[in-house]
Amino acid sequence: MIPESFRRNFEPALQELLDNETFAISLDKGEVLLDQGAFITHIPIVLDGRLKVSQTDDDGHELFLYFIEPLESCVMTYTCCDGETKSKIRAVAETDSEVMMIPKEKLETLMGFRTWRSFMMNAFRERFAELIDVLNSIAFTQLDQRLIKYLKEKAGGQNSISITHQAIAEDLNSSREVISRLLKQLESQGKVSLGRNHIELKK
Amino acid sequence: MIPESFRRNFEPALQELLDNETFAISLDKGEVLLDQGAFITHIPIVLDGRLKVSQTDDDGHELFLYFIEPLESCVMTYTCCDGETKSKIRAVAETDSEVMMIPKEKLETLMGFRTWRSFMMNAFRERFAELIDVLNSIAFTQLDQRLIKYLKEKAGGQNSISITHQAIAEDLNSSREVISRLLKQLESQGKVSLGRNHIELKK
DNA sequence: CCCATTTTGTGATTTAAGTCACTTTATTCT
DNA sequence: AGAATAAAGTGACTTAAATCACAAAATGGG
Repeated sequence: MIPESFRRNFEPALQELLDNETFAISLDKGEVLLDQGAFITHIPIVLDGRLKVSQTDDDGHELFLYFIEPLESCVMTYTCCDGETKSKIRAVAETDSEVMMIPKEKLETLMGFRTWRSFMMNAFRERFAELIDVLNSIAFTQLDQRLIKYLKEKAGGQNSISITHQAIAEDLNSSREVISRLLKQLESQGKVSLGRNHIELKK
Repeated sequence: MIPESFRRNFEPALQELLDNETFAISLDKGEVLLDQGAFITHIPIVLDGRLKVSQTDDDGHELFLYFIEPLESCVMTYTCCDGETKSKIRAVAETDSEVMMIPKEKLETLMGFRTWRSFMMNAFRERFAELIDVLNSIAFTQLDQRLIKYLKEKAGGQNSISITHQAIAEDLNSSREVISRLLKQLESQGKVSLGRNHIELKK
């Protein structure tokens, strides 16, 4: 169940522990794994698919933060699994996904293993960097640049995206008209080509 | 040297380790503890004073992130002390400060202690929350609200701040004229009173 | 095929914030 | 005290983005 490439990072005793104490769940596209304000009971590690992590403010504006890709985990859960702290973020399946779940009670045991700590620290580092990138991009970057960055991330290697302008606007906390106009602009620059529900990245 | 209230959080063996393996340094106001792009050699824990953490983009715009107050530590350093990863942030002494320094080689040993891990996780949680707050406030909040938040944080309990409009503008990635105008506005609303190099918070 | 619903396009207007170009008011230094 | 410097005030203008108010395609189900 746990991919061999991932297991290999850990010593045998830890591998066995993970085999025995975790379980996998399937999420349909759109399913909410972790809602903002919810208490955390499990630490998820994405095996297949993709989770979208976002943040909603008091007025209901949603802001896209980052994706969790296979073999990555959600650092938010590490810090909030004391049973008292509510999640500040929301994680939704972007595509149908397989997720390995670690009960929060097991975390203390896992933390005893050097290789696990190293995995965790790595995860923290990457998320931290990612959050700071988002911050950077919101604070300093114009919307057209953010849009390009978003499209690239969303495509994730592919060069074709299925999404409406409305949905992009929500992720970037902007408005549909503005995104439509910027996309037209990008199209006239030859950077994308547009279709209904569909964006093709060029070059 | 290490405050008793802080030591008490840890078991005796860990206390002894901290006593023996760490040292304290004094920073003058304005001194840079950790520069963006630098490699990390020590984990700092603030004993006295205050550190200002900020982020600079490629074009040199600086953005204030948060303060590190006494008995808090800089989580960025935990994740970057592999000797390869450069710091994404900059930490400068806001006031004259005392900082306890833990050599990065000691981190693995410290991580063996449950109480240390718990201290660390707490630090991660708080910083994560803080970063998300900043993000929220930049993405969704108008500058006047951000300014109020900034002033309150900066005051930190006091109701008097010594700072120029220019410096505020830099921290908030805005411009001096705009901050001046907003401050006037806040003054006419009775929320602050202004003097040269000086802002008084009302109520 | 036709009608309802989604999705996208577009002009006009408004707004928060940034920029420019000065002036005025404090402070400090010799 | 008077000049030099730093800090703050202010009007005019520009700009990116949001909002409003529709029109025009594209799609899909009955």
